[in-house]
Amino acid sequence: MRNPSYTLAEHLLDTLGEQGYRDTGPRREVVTAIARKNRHFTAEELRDELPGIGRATVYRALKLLVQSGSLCRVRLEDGNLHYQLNAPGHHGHHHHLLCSHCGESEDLRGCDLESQLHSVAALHQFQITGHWLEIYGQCRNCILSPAVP
Amino acid sequence: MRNPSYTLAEHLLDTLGEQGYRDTGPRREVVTAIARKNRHFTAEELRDELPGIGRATVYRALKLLVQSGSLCRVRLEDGNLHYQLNAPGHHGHHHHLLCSHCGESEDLRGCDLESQLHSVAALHQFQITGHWLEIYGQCRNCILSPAVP
DNA sequence: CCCTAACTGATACGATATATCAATAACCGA
DNA sequence: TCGGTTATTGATATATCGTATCAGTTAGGG
Repeated sequence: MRNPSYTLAEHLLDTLGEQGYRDTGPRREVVTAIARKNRHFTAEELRDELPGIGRATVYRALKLLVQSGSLCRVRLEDGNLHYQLNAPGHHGHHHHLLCSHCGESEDLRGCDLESQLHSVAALHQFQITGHWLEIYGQCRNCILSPAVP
Repeated sequence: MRNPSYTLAEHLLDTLGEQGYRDTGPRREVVTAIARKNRHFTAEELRDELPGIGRATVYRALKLLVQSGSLCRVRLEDGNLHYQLNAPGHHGHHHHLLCSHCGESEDLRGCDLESQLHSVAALHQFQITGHWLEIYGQCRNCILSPAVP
């Protein structure tokens, strides 16, 4: 699994490569910075880390990674849009448990929300085509160690 | 119930009045325009209907009505923020079934989403403090009359 | 090695919303 | 009714967040 000579950044670049996108210097820098993230982040934060890279290049890389399923867009309680790396194999539809305290994100599994939504919507004779769900709170670590920021 | 001499606009102004906000001409115009809405709308749409009212006044009225619980902010699938009038008595936490076709919105009731979310989150030892859910699809009328825009 | 298509980044642009602040108007008590 | 205090207004500047444009550059297949 975790072959240190094959980094997440390279995996992301390979994924893009399979879709015909080129491996360029600036794009590699952006993807490498993203791969280092262990929590969700904003486009702005990413740009601050890459002062030599053009604004459009950063936004283009974000869009490509979202399209390729490597990155999720998550909306925080304050309405700000953040990005969250997906685990390499976990590209399907899912939701996030977003910790308001430390910024960690866990994927929500074992939830049959979809089927429940459809049955409730049926009562309204409403045909669901999509939904957006974000869940906010405190993660296990932040509950156990409330003093540590 | 529907006393025609006591309009929704006046009810909204009264609600604001109870919270110490004044009944001014411009604010009354904004609230009256909002009260006429039978579907969700953007701040931009509202501003277009009120060319004589300052931009800040429109945004301030929207914010006050959201704070007072009379208006919901809803996020559409394209990420745009819309506003949706709440039924006068229905100010609590709820979700919307948003029709992508006609722009109608229904409140979602009879959903024990909260309890289900908490039990699933417990598996993650995650303490939920809030969530955001939007549901997109087609309403009953638009399913039955797909040709009518 | 070369050609073409993809890429880059400077810049302009656009959409959306808030901050500032002097002038104005609403409300309340006398 | 008459002030006076305080919220309100709106013009303007500013902030945020992202896309469009386009001339010049580069990757990578043939």
